[in-house]
Parts: sequence; structure tokens; C-alpha cells
Amino acid sequence: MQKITIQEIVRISIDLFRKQGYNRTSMNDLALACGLQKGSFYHYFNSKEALMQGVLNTLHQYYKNKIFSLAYNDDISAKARMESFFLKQEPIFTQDLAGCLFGNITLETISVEVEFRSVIQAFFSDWIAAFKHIFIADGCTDEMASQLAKQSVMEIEGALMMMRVFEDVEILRQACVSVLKKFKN
Amino acid sequence: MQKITIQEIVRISIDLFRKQGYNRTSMNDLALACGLQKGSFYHYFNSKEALMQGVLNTLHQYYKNKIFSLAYNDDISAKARMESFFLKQEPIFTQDLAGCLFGNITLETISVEVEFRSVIQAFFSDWIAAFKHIFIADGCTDEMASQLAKQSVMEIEGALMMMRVFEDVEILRQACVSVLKKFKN
DNA sequence: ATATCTCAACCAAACGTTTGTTTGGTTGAG
DNA sequence: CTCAACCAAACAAACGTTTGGTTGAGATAT
Repeated sequence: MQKITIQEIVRISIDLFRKQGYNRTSMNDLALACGLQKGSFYHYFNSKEALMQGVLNTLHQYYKNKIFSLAYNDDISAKARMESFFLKQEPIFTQDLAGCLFGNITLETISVEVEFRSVIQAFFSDWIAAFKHIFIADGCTDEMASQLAKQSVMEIEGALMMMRVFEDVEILRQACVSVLKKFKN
Repeated sequence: MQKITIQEIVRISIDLFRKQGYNRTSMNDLALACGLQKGSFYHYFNSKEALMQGVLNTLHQYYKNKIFSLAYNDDISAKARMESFFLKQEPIFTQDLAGCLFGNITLETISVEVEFRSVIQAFFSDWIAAFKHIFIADGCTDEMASQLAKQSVMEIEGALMMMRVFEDVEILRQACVSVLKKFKN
């Protein structure tokens, strides 16, 4: 009988990596938070890098299934879809004022730990694609939707940074409002 | 006769911290890049944290004197001021595709290394204030200028993140174009 | 002008601690 | 009996920092 499931380990790791960053979070930190010895961690993942890969992949899948998918719900209006998107996203990004794991890890590691680049790129590509689909549903041209989607993702990531700098979740909310103003209908 | 000046040490440190982040950059890395033994570094700064503080303060001052100041040149139009701002800023942010040191360090450290928070906050406050002054010169209300300024800084920081993710400096340029579209005159 | 002193600027080596990882052994459910 | 699930301990390497000593240019004294 195991003390903890892999899913729980990943969930705890997400939290820690998001708050403390990749390099600042030690295997000991992670193990302790999971109630394990750090050596026991290697029963589940055979390196810190492998753990991070698992964490990023799991989180990417979660976003695809639970959040990005909201963009493709053609039953409701484009704007309503974006609102549901934000509603789902907000509590995740605001908890502990730690923002977006992918964004944080990007600025910390992407020039040095190149092994995370492809997952990071895939995550943001999917995010942008989801937003683009919403903007097309709003009546935008392909070109225009593409531009607005990128712009919206950047605004949110920038807002998450400012949210953490000034410790004010309202900054994120205003960014979401700003994105919603881009809609025609 | 010294091998290297403090100014050069700080400049080299800025480059390394910007590329590799705070925790991933060791005192050995920094010393080697400066042609010194890592122990010799403590003749100039008595801790890694003190070095980073020096780096952040120096960079903050540089921005205030050389970049943010462009916003207050009331001889030229608001839009022209923003353009000169971007022109000065771009080569700094795009070199080595490493983005903005303050932005990078924010997402890596702000939840853990709280000692950098006040410098980071001061930097972004001054940046936003500079942009706000430009938007007021463009004829915006105080409220409107404040909002546009924050929005613009967020867009640029978000764009810097995407620039690094997709290794495409064009993303930053487009963000600047997008900001320039906010001007009435 | 030469000898002496001084002190900033450095080096080489070691410090204790923490890092990620490995090893060998124990436990207990099936 | 077996094997996944763990622990306790050790591992080498890297970390930030300290130590003690060397160097040499410039000030001071003779």
C-alpha cells in the first residue's frame, strides 16, 4: 500500500514549482511536502528533470482537457466561451499569488534547460489556438483572430507578472476585462 | 591595479543573470566570466544577494536615466516619444533572446527571495509612470493614461515571454506596433 | 633617490552545507 | 515467496562563503 499516489505527487510538485521555481525547489522540498524521504522519490521519477517533464506534461494535458477545451464549445457565444475560460482559469492563477507555472518556468529556464522548451511551446501553442478559435467564432478573419489570440495570451501573462509584483489579483481581472473588450458581439 | 571595474562586473552579471536566472547562475559562473576566482568576488560584494541588489539597482538607475527619461522629453510628440522609447529598448531586450532581467527575476524569485521585491516594484512603477506621462501627453485623462500605461507594460512583458518561447524577436516588434496603435494623435 | 610601509586587489585552498542521485536493506500486502 | 513501496544512509559534486597568504603600485619616511 503506497503512502501517496503519483497524481498527488504531481499535484504537490506543481504547487511547489509554481511558487518557488525549478532551481529553488529541491528534491528534499518535494519529498517532504509529499511525506516521503527524498530517496524514495526516485521510485516514481528517476530524475528531477523527469519529474518536471511529468509535471509539465500532466499540466499541459489538464489544460487541454479542462480549460482549452472550453474554447471549442460551439453551443454558446464566443464571448461567453471566453468568460467561462477566464472563470475556470482565475482561481488556478491567483492561488498563492503564484501565477502560471508555464510562464514562470519559461522565464526561469528556457535559455538554459532546453529540454523543457518543446512542452512549453506546445502549451502556449494550444492556448493561442484555443483563443484563436474563439475569436474566429466571434467573426474575425483568420489573420485577425490569430493576432488577437496571441495578444490576449501575452496580456494575461503580462498581467500575471504584474499581479505578482504588486500582490494584487485585481490586475489579472482587469486584464481579462480588457480581453473581453476585443469582442465585437 | 585592478583586473576589472565594478561597472564591468555588474554589466557581465546583468548578462548572466538575465540569461540563466538567479539561482542557476553560480558565483563561479560570474567570477569566471569576469576573469576572477570566485573567492575574489567577495572583495567587491559580500554576498550573492548583495551582488544581485547592486545589479538590480544599477539597472534600475540606468533605465531611469537613459530610457524612462525619454518619456519626459516634452519637445516631441507623445507618439514620437514612445517610438524613441521602443527604439532604445529593443536591442537590450532582444540580445541573446534573454528578455527583461526584471521580468525574468520577478517570476523566478518574487515568492521566495522577498528581498528583491522593493527594487522590482520600483522599477515597474517607474516604467508605468513613464508610459502614463506619455499617454497624458497624447491627450488621455489621468485615469485612462494610467490604465493604458499598465496595459502597455504588460503587453510588452508578455511579448518578451512569447519571444523567448518561440525564439522570434518579431513578436516583440509587433507588440510595440500594437502599443503605438493606442495613440490618438 | 632609495628604502620602507601600506593596503587594495587578488589567488589558491578549504570550509560547511546542500544538491541530485545511488545503494542496500526493510516492510508488508497479495 | 515475491515484489512494489519505502527508509536510512551514504555518495560525489556543486554551492556560497571564509581563510590566509601573495602581489605590487603608490604613499611615506630616510
